[in-house]
Amino acid sequence: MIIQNMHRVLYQSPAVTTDVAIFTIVGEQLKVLLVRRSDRPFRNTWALPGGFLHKNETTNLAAVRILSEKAGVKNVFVEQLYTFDAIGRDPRGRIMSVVYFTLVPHQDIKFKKGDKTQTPLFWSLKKLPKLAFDHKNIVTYARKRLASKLEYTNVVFSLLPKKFTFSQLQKAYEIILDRKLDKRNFRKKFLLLGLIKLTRGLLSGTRQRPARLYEFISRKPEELKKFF
Amino acid sequence: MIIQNMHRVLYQSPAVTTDVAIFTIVGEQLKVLLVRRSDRPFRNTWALPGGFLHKNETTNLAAVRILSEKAGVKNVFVEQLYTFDAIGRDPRGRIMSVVYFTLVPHQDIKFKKGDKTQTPLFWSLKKLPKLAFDHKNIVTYARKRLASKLEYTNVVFSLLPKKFTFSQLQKAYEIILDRKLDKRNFRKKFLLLGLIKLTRGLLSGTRQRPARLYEFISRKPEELKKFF
DNA sequence: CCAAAAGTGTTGACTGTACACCCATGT
DNA sequence: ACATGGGTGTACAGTCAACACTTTTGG
Repeated sequence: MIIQNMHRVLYQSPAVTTDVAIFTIVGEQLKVLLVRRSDRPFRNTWALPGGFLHKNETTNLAAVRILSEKAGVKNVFVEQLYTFDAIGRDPRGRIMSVVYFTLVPHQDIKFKKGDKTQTPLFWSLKKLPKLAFDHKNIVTYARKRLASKLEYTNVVFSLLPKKFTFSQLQKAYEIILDRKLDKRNFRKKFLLLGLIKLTRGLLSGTRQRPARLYEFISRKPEELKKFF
Repeated sequence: MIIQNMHRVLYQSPAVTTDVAIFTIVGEQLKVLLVRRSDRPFRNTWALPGGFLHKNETTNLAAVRILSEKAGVKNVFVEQLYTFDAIGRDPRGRIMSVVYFTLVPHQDIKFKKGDKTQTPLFWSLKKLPKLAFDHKNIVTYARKRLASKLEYTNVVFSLLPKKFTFSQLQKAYEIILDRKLDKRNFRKKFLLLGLIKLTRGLLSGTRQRPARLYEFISRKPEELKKFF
């Protein structure tokens, strides 16, 4: 400990924070969770949820904690995105941020009550407010990574409920990749991956023909051979 | 500054170091640069070059500095790999490392003289010595990233001299991807990318038919549509 | 003249893409 | 009965992978 602090003094180690980009799909839009800052700097400005590390906490665990505190979601994978440490990114001095990102099904989100000072809210990526610090950059970067991640992994499962229709699956891809996909080709290709299976259920209650419900065989992150 | 230090005390911010995985190809092998540690902990054990940040230095600049100090190479791109901050990765206490990686043509490397305490040496990835800290993991991770990077970027240019033969290019791919490639298919595919052009030179001095020399049209990192 | 790497095309298999109609339900 | 999204197959084009022989030089 003494040695560690010696280094801090000698080498001016920056302070370390963790921020988390929490994505979800609501309606037909990709959204990211933002909180309104209650403290200076950037008081009342929207920002990614985040903060300084707790004692003996890794950045990964901090990200999991923040996700739980702000969105009420547990047992979800977070992935390290990038470490941002440009000089001047935080007016308080040398503060770096190890940023994580994650995908959450909209239904699973439960905002805590009574957290009056920091109101979390999902914002569409197409209409973001002014963001604190360099968070605009961070969101843009996370957005890109998310899209490319979709192309060679099965992460889409973490955006969908346990059971889902093929249309929902396809919509998720279309929203994130930001382009239309062909229905028949999409079904063929995705079924061939062998990641999902039919369930006995149907989605009724819509005004149309009921859709068949599928589920992922495994809900663990995996790399795929290839995809889009 | 006062606020920054307040946070450090309150939140136990870890100390920050930067390590760099410097890859090159020598002969027919992929190698990574290691230094023998002159200080505790892990004194006399091999490790990736790295260290604490200097005053007002970003991790990126630290990586560039380390690359220059240890390998005598300037004007090279370094890319952030990952931030490692597991508890217990450094016996001195809470020390995280923001790791960068880079590719350097073997010819460009100039070791500084008189740096007696820390002897840099390229080690084949197939025969690594015991490594300090979690550097074994780091090297493995960097190795993977390098291979996948090769498949969708033009980074291979940073492993080759300005002018090079098609065989050298292909060897670089074969060594990093760790598999044989078909000569005719490789030439076709790579030429189609339009990244390189013929020069007037030939590589003579070998015992065989002289090979034509190519060069990259641009030596900036770019993303490709697709590749392997 | 021999050894060694350089250089060069074609074919068949596979993969990706474009495209249009009938079906089952709720209102 | 009709409006709405659910569900299905085929054909053509483009890409990928396999494969063998001739050329040029130095020794």
